[in-house]
Amino acid sequence: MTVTGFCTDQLVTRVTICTERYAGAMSTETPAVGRPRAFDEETVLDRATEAFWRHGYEGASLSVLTSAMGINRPSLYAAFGSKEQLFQRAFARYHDTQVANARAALGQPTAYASIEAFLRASADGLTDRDHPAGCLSIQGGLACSPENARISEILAAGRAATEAAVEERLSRAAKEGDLPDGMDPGALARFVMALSEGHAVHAASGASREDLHASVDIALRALALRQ
Amino acid sequence: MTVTGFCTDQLVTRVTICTERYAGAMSTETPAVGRPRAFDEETVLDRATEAFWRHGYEGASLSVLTSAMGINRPSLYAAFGSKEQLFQRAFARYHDTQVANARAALGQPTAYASIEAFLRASADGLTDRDHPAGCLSIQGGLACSPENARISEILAAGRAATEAAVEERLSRAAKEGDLPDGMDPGALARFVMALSEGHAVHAASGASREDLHASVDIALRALALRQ
DNA sequence: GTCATTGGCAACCGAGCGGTACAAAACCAG
DNA sequence: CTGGTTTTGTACCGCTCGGTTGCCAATGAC
Repeated sequence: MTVTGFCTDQLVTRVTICTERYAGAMSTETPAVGRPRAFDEETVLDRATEAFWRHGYEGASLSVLTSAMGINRPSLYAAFGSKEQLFQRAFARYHDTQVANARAALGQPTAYASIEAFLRASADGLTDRDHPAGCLSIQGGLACSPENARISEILAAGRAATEAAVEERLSRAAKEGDLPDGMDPGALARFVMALSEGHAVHAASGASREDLHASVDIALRALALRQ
Repeated sequence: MTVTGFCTDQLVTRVTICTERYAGAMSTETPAVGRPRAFDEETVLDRATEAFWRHGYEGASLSVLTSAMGINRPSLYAAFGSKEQLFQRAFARYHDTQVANARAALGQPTAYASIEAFLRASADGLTDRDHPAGCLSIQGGLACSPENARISEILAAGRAATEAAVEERLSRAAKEGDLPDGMDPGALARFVMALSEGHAVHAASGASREDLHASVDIALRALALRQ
């Protein structure tokens, strides 16, 4: 993955924790005996991710989840432990597949090109017809019932990790003289992430890919990063 | 209210419907006889609004709501009809009090001043310590369980109404030659709303007022609406 | 084949959900 | 005071929630 250079942040730690928990909870990789599983774990995890993405954490009931995944509850609990652990796996996978695209875009040679690529990749991902519209990091549960407050925190940590990656890229640009004078990398990263999150809200409400790219055009034209 | 000029949109219709329903469901304004109510309707509605704002529609259970409102369930149902109708009243009141501030800011003489005032009023409202951080229009329920899909639609309609108000202001500016050449009012309105919504997401995750205003600075510096 | 081990599935658990029935309490008209 | 009307509070309704139990089917080792 080309974005590992940025990954000194919270999310990766959390994902690691999640993976460890999972490895501890499940049986050994190749069970010598016993009946084989009738489902592929990554496949059903992808389907669970879509259900969370579409309905949010609280809106995705176990009935919705098992129906989407094509397995029943005991299989789900044997494979993933609990609804919350399933969500953590799903969110980690969402980052590895969807968010990674946008983060990888930060590898462009200039700050302007990086931000443009980031925003365009983000807009494309938010309106990809192969997935629910919008962004799991926001739809998953910006506000939750008190007992699920952890979910909101996990999602916020994921968004903060992405913003940190943008800021890191822009800090490098500042050192290289690739940013307009007086432009604060932190504030600019916040601006870029906020716009991307707003696009996610718009996409969830049905905005088209062209709509979002027109907004990106304005942000870029406006940004005047090109020197 | 100074924003009525913009209000030819969906939300006002919906609020009207809501008010009519409410008027039909409740007793006459001054019941001649009977035990008097022990609570003020607007007061408990404000508290319900905060509960929805903080926990979202699905996260705000009846227990949470009645506890926050200081009344019990039968009183809630007698006064408001159902949880969904209570939410509609709360959302309408949210628009009348919170969103109205940002919309009123569009009355500035120039497009630049209007957008700046809109974004700054929005940022201030999102970080007002007298209320939960963020925006009810997004926290209320961007994604819901299938049976509550109506809630997401109502919220999306509210956001669309605000965006339409911004677009209307910018269309006027375009006619008056107050926009840079080739700038599309619709795309610009979408950009402004997206940024504001992203700020709402950030505020919900704990961003400070100063953080948001720094992002607004970039958007404005970038926008180059000043001619 | 026999047997230990594992996964799949129907049925179930206590708890909390949104919503309601009913009777006691608080008011006004007469 | 009495009678009619409305609100209040308790206790409950059917239902779905997240999570679990126990039985049986499917497998590899021997």
